[in-house]
Amino acid sequence: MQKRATIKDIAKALDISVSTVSRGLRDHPDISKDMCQLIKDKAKELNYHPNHIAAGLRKRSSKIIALIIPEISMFFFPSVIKGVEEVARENGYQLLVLQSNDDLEHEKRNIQMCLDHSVEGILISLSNKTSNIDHLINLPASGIPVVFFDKSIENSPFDEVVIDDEDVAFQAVKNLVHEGCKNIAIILGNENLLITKRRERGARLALVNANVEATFVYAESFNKAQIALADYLSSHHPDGMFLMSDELMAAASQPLSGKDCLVVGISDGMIPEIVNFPLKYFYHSGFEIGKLAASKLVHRILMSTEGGQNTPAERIILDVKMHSLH
Amino acid sequence: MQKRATIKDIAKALDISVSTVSRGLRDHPDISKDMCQLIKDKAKELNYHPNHIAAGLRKRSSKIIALIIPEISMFFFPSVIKGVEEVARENGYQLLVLQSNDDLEHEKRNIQMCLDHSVEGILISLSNKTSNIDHLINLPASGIPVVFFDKSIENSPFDEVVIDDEDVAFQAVKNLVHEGCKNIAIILGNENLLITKRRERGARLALVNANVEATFVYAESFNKAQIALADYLSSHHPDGMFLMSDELMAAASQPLSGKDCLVVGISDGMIPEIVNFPLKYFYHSGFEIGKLAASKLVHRILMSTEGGQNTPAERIILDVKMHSLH
DNA sequence: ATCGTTTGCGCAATCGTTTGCGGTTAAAAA
DNA sequence: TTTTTAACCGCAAACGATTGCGCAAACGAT
Repeated sequence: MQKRATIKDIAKALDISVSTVSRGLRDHPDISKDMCQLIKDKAKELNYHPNHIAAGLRKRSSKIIALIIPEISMFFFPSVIKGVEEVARENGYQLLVLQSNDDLEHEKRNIQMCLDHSVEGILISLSNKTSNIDHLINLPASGIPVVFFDKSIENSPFDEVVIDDEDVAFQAVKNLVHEGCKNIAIILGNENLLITKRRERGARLALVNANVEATFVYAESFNKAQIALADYLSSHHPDGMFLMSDELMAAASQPLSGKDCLVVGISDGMIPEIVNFPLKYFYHSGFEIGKLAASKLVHRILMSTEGGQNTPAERIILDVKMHSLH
Repeated sequence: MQKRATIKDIAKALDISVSTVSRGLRDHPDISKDMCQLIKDKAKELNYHPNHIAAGLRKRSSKIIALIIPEISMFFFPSVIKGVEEVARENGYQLLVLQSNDDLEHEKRNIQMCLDHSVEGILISLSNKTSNIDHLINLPASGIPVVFFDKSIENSPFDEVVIDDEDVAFQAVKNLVHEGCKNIAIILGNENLLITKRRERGARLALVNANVEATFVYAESFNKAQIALADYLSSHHPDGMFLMSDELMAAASQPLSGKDCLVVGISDGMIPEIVNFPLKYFYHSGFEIGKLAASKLVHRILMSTEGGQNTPAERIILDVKMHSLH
């Protein structure tokens, strides 16, 4: 594997200038069809592949987009990554994956890394510590579009790809009361998260509407949820339970085993197939969210480089349908 | 957010040359301590951050390493990514994540992408289609170290981070027969995979040693495994089962529900907490594997740039301990 | 034949850093 | 005082590609 052929090599081989080669490769109108073909043939012959680093330096771009997530767990995010990777690749982008570990400083450092590597766009699910987005707000102005997904903030100035958290939770809990549950447990994640607040709001609304009481349990991680649920279930006997995420659903699997309790959750679809109890769930597809978010980002990137209009931030709401299992 | 400060800006501000700045920033011996400090202070003041792209062009490096995996699922790989990301970041590297989708052509294209982006090293878990590694073999010669993890090949010419598949499977099945199981089911993944062959070999050895018969079931995905297991269990009543991976374990959760069957598996640790039956498992930590593999890769990168010796490929075997649950 | 356009291509600067080499100054040795 | 030798620093050429500008040949029209 000798040194990689450069644009210069093919220029030399054809005895033309590098600028002609550069233009020829991308079908610049200044270059004749014949010349273009000649160049491309020779490029193939020499097994030429453009050096994105060099091009990136000149064009201040990199063909790389970044995905920043709180933490890589087995829940939800793998699907997102998969979706993002897919559309990134289809569009010639590569994917840089960064974790914020739910820490603001970490998130800021990640943004800096993105700048250092001249990523062309950023996909981010905010850490549960970020209430203020000063570290992000100027990014679009310097040519780096940002799109939020899943974990966003109120009145996001950026595009966001989410589900209608409040409505989904509302529907879920409404479903529980319609089934006749009188003693409902609402299991929620980290309280700082907007999605938690929204889902809680939806749940409460359904409860108020039906005039039933409920117990609320908060747990911000799988382990804490496992403990909290085991504890809760040892002294309570709910006949209905709402689980706002896959992580909580997984944590409930064993504690809920053998209990006679209706369960409704929000899930990416896999955990319900593994878990220990029958349930209904609203299908919150990480894969689709990843694809939508990445598509939107790629679109923004194109817009900004093609000099298109700067359309206002868009809120993309994924439709969530109910599934039941067992 | 005005334009980012460059080395040139700080040179101008201090009225010195860019080369001095460049050297000062990295404590080159040619530059006096005082000057270095001056430069660094000004750098901080101007909020200077090096442009990796430019440096990469010059040094033909990128501070990026690639992780190529067959597919991003919720099983095993998230832990690996997490481990890799962690040590990558600690060492100033960023992580490019690529999927081969268990397709050789795809894998080749990924390698090409890596070249295009001048990644400094590649971490790869081979697709189940790659028996031949011609597309990888020349990479180290062109300065890009490669380390295999999990899915490798016989007599790997590269470093590899694995577990002792045969022994672990042997221990697992031995455990089953020691518990008195007479009717054992061995559930395995894709047959092309070396890890499958090795684990199968270990299992068979334990069976032969104990002189017990067993049924072997192969399934290469979660869904196929679910079906195969449901099917198998509808007509058979094993008293012991070996599951070679988390994916299979998860797939067994519901089919195995209520059955009285001893289970031993190999797992990253999470699925056993969710699953529907008591079991023992050998803890195959994706996180540790990711960290070890990344450390080894970073070390190789350092070696090759610092001009160190090219030590022979190493086989790093992660120690696996048994855990039991429920 | 003359002038104005295209068409097709090359020159050279540029992106931000790194680095080999050469030059200057001041301290140390003679 | 002269010479050696460090210690410091700047010049300019890379790295590989992109791109504004200029320029020659070819063409059409007058």
